[in-house]
Amino acid sequence: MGQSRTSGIRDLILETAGSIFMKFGFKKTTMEDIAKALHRAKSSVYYYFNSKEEIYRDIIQKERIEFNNELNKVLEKENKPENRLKIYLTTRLRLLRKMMNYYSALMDKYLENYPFINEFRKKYFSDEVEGITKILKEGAKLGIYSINNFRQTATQISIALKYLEEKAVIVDKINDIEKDMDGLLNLILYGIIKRKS
Amino acid sequence: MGQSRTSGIRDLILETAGSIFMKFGFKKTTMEDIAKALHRAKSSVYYYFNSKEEIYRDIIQKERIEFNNELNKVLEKENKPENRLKIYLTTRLRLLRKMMNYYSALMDKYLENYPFINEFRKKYFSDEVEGITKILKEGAKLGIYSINNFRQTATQISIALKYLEEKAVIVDKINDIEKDMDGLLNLILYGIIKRKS
DNA sequence: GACTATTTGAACAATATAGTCGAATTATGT
DNA sequence: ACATAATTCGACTATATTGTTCAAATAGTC
Repeated sequence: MGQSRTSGIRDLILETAGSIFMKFGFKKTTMEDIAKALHRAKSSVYYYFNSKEEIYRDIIQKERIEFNNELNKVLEKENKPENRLKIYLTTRLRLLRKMMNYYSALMDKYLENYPFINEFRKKYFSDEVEGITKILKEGAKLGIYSINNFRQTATQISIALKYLEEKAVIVDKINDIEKDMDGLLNLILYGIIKRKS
Repeated sequence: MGQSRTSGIRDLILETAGSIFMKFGFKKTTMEDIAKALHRAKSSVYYYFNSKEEIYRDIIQKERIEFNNELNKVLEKENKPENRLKIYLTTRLRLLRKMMNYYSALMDKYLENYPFINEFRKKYFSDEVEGITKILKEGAKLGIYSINNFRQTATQISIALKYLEEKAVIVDKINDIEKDMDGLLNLILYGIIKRKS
């Protein structure tokens, strides 16, 4: 098989399937849908991928990498340590909204039975905790934050964030959610930041 | 059965199902989806409706009525006869975009096999031809248009419109389509309107 | 023309789905 | 409290859909 050499079509499939998954989600998207969008027979898609799940996996993984890259790129630009957490959180929200496939894989109630999704969730979650931990440690080193257990605090922030985003999906009012985000951020910061006394 | 008396729930079902149909279309929406959104068992929905098709039918019919009402309301306000055709067409486009269920029932390629959809298409089409015919006749009576066969001209306009809207769905750029709409409108009008000579 | 890469339609097993039905539950009137 | 009607539910079935496989057809390369 030539899956590895003619990867141009592979990418085309990923791209096309990606937009369909984005619209209908994993379950409601059929191989027929994907094939039709590519103007090919259903079985042709199987020449490049072994399963629907594999396609979805690849898309999400791709987006995960892109997601982390973009996030780091933005963070590198921001060098004021007291702003980094805020930048991290707001950028993350913005990126998640953009990468809807990834987003729905993390959130969608429909998907929570699929075991392969849970793997991604774990990876994502540990990525996030790691990222926040790093920022907190930097802040602490510079004397901005006073934190005992970095990883624990990062985990808590990550959990709070998850609820906030879930709410964002349901309510879908960006304005409200950004206000909430600010509130949460202040709460965290003023509970964390060293008092001047 | 109390379907007729407790019609409050019937309406609730229609409303809920409407938003799901809007998102996923007729085929991809399952009775389970609808029931879950209502926090009820699937069989409970069947207490109020005999089939998925019946629900869809009712929604579309409701929207058809609402659609015609709103269109007429707007038209009644506009009393300058030379603007009425333009108002009719642009309002129609705006309303169609708002009432997506109705819209997709008219357009969606997926649905074109379902016979009940074709009935609606016919009804809608004859409504439209009727509406345009009326406007053309009024205009002719006032000496603005010079038309031989009203119904035939109305039919042609209606067909042209359909193509334009189909393009609007695919391209999805409202600006472009409104420009095209203007162009078509000018074409029709300057082919129709009496020359001052 | 031999050989490989790609595409395809048909077939199939597994799953999902629309719709049914009787029983359970809740609401209503007396 | 009771009877009766309205509503909800879970289990079931027949059917349709869908993921996946495979052998054959087609296109492409040397």
